[in-house]
Amino acid sequence: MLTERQLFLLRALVDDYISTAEPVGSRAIAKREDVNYSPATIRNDLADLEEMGFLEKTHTSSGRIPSEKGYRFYVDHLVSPVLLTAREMQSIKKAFTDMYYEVEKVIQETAKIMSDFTNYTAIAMGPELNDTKLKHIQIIQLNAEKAIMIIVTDTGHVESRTISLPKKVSARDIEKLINILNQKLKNVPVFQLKTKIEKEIKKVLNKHIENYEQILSILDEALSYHPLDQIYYGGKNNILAQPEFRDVDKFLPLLNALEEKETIYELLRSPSSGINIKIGHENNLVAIKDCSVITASYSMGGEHMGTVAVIGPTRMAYPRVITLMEVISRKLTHLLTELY
Amino acid sequence: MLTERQLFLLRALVDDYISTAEPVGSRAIAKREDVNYSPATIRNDLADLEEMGFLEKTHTSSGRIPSEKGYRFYVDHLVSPVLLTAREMQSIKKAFTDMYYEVEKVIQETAKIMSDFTNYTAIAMGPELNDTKLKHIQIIQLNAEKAIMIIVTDTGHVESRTISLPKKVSARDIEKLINILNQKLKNVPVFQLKTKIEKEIKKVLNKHIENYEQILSILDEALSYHPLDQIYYGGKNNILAQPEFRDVDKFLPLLNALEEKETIYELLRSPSSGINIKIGHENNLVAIKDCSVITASYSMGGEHMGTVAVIGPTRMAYPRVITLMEVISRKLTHLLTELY
DNA sequence: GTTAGCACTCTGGTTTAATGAGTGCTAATT
DNA sequence: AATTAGCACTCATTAAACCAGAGTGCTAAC
Repeated sequence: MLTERQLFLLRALVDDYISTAEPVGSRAIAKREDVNYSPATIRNDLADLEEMGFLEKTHTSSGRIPSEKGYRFYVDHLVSPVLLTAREMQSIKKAFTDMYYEVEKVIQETAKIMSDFTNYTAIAMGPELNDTKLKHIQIIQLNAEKAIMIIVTDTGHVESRTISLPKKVSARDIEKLINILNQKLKNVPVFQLKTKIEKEIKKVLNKHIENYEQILSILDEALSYHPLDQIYYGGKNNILAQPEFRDVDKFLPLLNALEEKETIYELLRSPSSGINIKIGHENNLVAIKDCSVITASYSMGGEHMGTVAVIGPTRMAYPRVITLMEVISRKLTHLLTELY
Repeated sequence: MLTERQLFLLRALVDDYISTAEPVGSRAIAKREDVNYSPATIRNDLADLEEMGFLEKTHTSSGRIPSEKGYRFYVDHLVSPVLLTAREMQSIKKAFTDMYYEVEKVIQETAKIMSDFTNYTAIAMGPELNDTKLKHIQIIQLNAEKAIMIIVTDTGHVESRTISLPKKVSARDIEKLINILNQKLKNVPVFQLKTKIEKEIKKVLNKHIENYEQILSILDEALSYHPLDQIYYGGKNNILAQPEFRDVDKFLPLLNALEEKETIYELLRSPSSGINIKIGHENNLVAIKDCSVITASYSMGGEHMGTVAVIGPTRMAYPRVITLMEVISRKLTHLLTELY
């Protein structure tokens, strides 16, 4: 069990290390005005904290730095809530009101805002199409072989695909097809489209259109949604300003990982809602073993829509980022819900 | 005027420096099997070349490296064409045949290919909409205030914008509007849409639709095209592997410049067609003063469509990259022309 | 339980010296 | 007249040596 003083010292040390990025020694802590213990006393406690695994030393006679376990404890029990200044709140508010109307643009812009306010790298994912509903479907023929299929959802998301038409489809058939699809599929949740087509549309089409099978198979393929297209970054290179990433070998894997949207997608798919914090190895991704990831989910009219995240060194300004993420996910949710 | 031997030595030195990244001394050149001059002779010529501004020294007693003027001369007069291996050609061909059908995807993929084959950073821009023609325009109402406007071009490009509807527009009016627009604007080059609307459509609309002015103003804004959305990267971090960019201060401005699409757009808007090479300061952008940019334009059915580029250190493997760019822009043009 | 004192450890920066690659110049050679 | 050998000199790089400073752990005193 940790004593009051140990708790206090652990917090003080982590706070200090977060802001200086230098190992913290007993003397440095003792010098703080709110501390009345002598360096020696502090040393004893720090030694205990180290023994318990909350702290580490970079070498035998260095000051101490928090271990991952230390950060975890700090995040779970010691973060004191930080208030943003009125100025900052104002500035965030402004950023969110000046925005475009398109959902994608909003998400994209949010990533920028997050990175600007945290000075870390921000990632925004989504919107996921899960529960959005089909608003309109359209096929526009380009030439004898090719056509564009466009799908619009009720959230204003537009997906388009080029499809190659089977040989024996007439313009009339396509028109019929569109009419049927729109009639039957309007307001169907996007993720149900495929099964719905399979179950209900097939028969109807059969009656009206020749060659419907080939069209359907293409439709089917065209309906697969790529969530990887919906990943936006802000301040991608901010991480390079952090002293722990001075070395090329340190940040190159990280930068490369950021480029792999698959990896990022897996990393951020947040299991729970609300704020989520993963520290270092908790992320299960070697490239970011020295980073922490803080995610927050946002929604739209109560439906979970996507995730925003900030990625920084494990020595991250947790308190600030946490409050910031809370504010931003709230604002984002609010804005999106209001928009549609 | 340069003597034969000086020409030869300049080429040899640049070649050598390109592959080793180390200043090249007289002895190193003398050792080459195709060289029969003594180091002293070579030294004299190198001194002359330096005096003429083609070479530089990193310090008084170092070997020499090419100056920008040296690279320029090398590129203009000394590059010996390089042949790609059959294997490589095969591999490029394969990459281009495995591709998606969408133009955007093709461009995107091309950036990847270029970076993979050069190990530098690749950028692909376009397609520019200049001469593509409108195929279809559509407005889909989402709710009382919002609608999506979708524009499809004959190259299969889809642009969509969210627009907010004026209060007093009925669904019927919108339908009318779309019909008129499609009727009048089909096959009009995209860049003429605005003026065409201004000149011809206004009157027609006036007759049929109330409140047409508000709609038009929105339409007008929605029609502005953002070429910045059409910039794709490949191997963004490849540049970090180059020894000249070991230092954070060296590559950070570069990486940041890459993130600014405005900047990149200005940088790559190639004036001429064909292959274009800009060396170091010729680029007029401090962030890439130590880089060279090789651009190539591609087209579609004879119409210029966009630009692809490779950006690497001034010490770039020019011969190889040049041939590679030629091959790729040809393949790309071919593929796109065939697709539509 | 807390603190002062002290010996000990390790880092980081600075100095010194040695090595080696490369040059420019002069004089000899072809 | 052009080329080359020889040599003194320069500068960067590396390793070793050294020193100062920050910090610890431990013991003994408070």
